[in-house]
Amino acid sequence: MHKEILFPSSTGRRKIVRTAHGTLETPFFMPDATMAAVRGIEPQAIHEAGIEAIVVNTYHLFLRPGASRIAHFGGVHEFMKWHRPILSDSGGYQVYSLIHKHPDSGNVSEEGAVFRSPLDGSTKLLTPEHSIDIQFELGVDMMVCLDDPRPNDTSRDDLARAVDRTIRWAARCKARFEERLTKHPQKIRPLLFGVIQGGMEADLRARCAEALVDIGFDGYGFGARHLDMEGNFLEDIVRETAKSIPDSSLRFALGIGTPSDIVRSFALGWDMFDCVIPTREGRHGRAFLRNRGVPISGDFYHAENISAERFSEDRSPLDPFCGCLACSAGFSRGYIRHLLVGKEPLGARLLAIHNLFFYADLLRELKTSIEAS
RNA sequence: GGGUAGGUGGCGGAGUGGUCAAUCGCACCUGACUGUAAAUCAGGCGACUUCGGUCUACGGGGGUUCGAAUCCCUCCCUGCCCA
Repeated sequence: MHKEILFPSSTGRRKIVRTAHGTLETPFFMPDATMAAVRGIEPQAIHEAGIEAIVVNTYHLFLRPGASRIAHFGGVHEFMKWHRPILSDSGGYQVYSLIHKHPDSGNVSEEGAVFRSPLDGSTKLLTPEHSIDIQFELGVDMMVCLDDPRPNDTSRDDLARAVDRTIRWAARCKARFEERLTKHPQKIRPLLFGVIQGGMEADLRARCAEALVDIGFDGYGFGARHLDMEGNFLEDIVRETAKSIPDSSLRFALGIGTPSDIVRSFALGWDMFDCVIPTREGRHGRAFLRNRGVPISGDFYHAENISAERFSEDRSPLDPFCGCLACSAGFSRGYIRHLLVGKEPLGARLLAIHNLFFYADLLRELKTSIEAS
């Protein structure tokens, strides 16, 4: 693929990603806007938190409102009025979170993933080609191949089958991607990512990566979980998988993660991240707080459940050095706790924005660390 | 004044002789959350405890019974209806 066009000044860890909706510089973090909304936060506030790109979900938008309806509005950027880069996840994660974790809700065949829609119970087939078609209709800047992620306690045989299927599906995605671009050339075409599977089996990960690199993608994702069943970070797997990706390609750690997991994954070679944690945990009352003066190589943050009773009379802001909406407005922890306990949506929103700010700030520091080294 | 329904844990509300320290909901407390089936979910929620139990509890007081939140008497209080 045309790396020289896509990354005009990329060197090493610092890669410039040019898209039809602006350029991105690695490393960066993208919050998840699954149904074309970062839950509860409008585009302007997302960007003011320091966020440059977001992730939408092919499967969920396919179910509702439907890709053609979004096309009717001029694409997902216009639909949701976010005019910066957007990456769409393929629906592969829903193969994992819906089908593999809840076998009643669908099954996977060679043709594609069959979902029983949680909206109305109807059956929906999502093929690799269909996933790519939907992503084109959404008009996103970065696309992901449909893959078959498995829980990490899956048997080796099944993991191997999932890897083979992921590779075949990736080839079909690539073919459909090129076919569409040939028919309808674009000034700045979207990027396409393959996703590396293989669970906790190093050789399967390596085999998957090699096969995907042979097919050729703009970037490669770390698929499924980067943690073992006890929640331990799979250091070796995460490192070796990154190494199996060419330096000139983007390395996208899908679904990672906590602030410390991001720092760790970045150190191991990954340079794009997305996760629900900052927004979901914010909505659920948890704030990420920087331990000021501690470098990001150390114990640089802690998380507090602001809805806890111990904050009810706390007059201090979440973080006096933070520039987020809540902190710069001077809202006290006691006030935010009051909002959370009273289920006033402003509380959830303020914490989600604060956490996005925390993530954006963290990624800026990681970026700075490249320049310093 | 007469009649009637009722008083149960912070609130609402089950229970109508033993398996009741008392279903359930709300509130409250704690925790979890990693390509969002998540503004969700899990646990706790009388006191003390060596975690085996012990004690105090269903408006107050008295009684029946081996045993009472549940049955009887009495007092207090509340809602509704009639005067």
